Amino acid sequence: MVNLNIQIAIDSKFYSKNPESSDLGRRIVKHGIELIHQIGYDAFTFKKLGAIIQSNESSIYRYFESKHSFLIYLVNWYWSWVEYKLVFAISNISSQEEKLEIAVRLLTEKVKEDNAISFINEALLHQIIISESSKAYLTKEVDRENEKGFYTCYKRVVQRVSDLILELKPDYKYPHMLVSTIIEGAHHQAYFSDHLPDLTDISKEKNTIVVFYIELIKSVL
Amino acid sequence: MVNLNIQIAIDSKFYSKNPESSDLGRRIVKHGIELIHQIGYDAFTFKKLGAIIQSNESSIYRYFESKHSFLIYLVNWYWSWVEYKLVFAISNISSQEEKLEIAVRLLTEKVKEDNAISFINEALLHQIIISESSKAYLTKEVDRENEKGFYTCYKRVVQRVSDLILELKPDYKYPHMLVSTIIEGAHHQAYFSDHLPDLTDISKEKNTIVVFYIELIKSVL
DNA sequence: GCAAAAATGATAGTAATACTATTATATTTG
DNA sequence: CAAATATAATAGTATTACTATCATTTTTGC
Repeated sequence: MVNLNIQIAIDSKFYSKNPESSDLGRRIVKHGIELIHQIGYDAFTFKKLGAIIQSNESSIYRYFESKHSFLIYLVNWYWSWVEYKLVFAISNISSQEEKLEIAVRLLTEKVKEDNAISFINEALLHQIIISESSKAYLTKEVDRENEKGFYTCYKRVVQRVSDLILELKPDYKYPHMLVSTIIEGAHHQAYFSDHLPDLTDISKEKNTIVVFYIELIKSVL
Repeated sequence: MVNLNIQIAIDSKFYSKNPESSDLGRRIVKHGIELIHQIGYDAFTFKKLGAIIQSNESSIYRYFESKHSFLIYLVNWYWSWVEYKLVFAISNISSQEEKLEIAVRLLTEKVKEDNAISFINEALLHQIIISESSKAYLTKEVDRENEKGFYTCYKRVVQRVSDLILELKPDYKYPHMLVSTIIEGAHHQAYFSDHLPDLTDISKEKNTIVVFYIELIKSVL
């Protein structure tokens, strides 16, 4: 993928103060990602992050009103980035089949570190999405947060790929279920292959997850 | 399903003192399920549970060494129960196709309360599995806990259904991935239909999730 | 170059959590 | 009925996820 170094625009509802607007903000996000990746979301605290970036807990709270909203920010950044990559990747493709295959590949393949310029390490962020993102919506506050638009970026990606399916098969009844099954499935399989391999059939060499889900969507449609 | 009221045998590594062995133990599990269902795993504490069952936090700790291990207990109880239902449901079926379809139905359909005698409300437990069970393995301790056999019951169910797939299609390469994709997918779709309906295509009337995943597995195989 | 404004840092405090430890009181059982 | 066992009560701990306040540094607009 070509590195265009495009800025991902994040809605202001996902932060108190825009972390992209200052050096401290960018350090919070950069090292926040690294720390969550390292110790996990559950053990992650703003205090620990403050110590690492030589700043203060209270300063971090000026950017994000809670640990939870920091996760929400990261998740939305990720899906905005995926949406951008998706739109770009299929823009010049004429075949609908090919568009869909590209989309599924993009949603299921491992993210390799590509963008050293950005303060966000997309490969690490992808790992976080795999193992932590469900904690963003598996809460008792889902409905309230959904109303506030906390999950729109994810939903928009699902919608776009569903539209690709419908262009190929206008009468298909379950495009959203198929897409969200593939996305969540790919995350699970990536996690399982690292930690619970009995739940997968991953062979080291090939890109099994991508192959599996492309085969799956082709069979279903 | 016929109510045989069979006891589900739970391995002793999942508790400090067997909760089935005393009235207090059974109350802990029964009201623990209700409380987690009500307020969610994150807000759930042994102190709150103690208040409800008119017992003490410290007494609950004698049965389960932590809140986390209580979840692990419930998850394993659930998968042992599913395994039992599965074995029973396919035991007298001769057709391999039918066996597999029964299995997928069992894994994807909503659990209706059927067993008023037991101290475990399976319908509530199923809801908990849908919204909380991933928190059992999405931790930094997965590998250690996997070694201790904390996820064996789940893995056994996946293995059994994978075996059904292989009997039907001995050269199929991804039986475990297909099964775990269906199981986790069905959980997600159930959760999404309640909270994030844009990620599904659920229509109120029919059992859309079951239909979708049976269609899916038939297409793939 | 300087005052005002804005950003950041330091410190303290809070209620709750997820426990552990100890002691007291019931309850069971041999 | 005494001893053993189970349960309850109480207290205590380090940590968490914050909030509030005030001090200090940095930026900015003239």
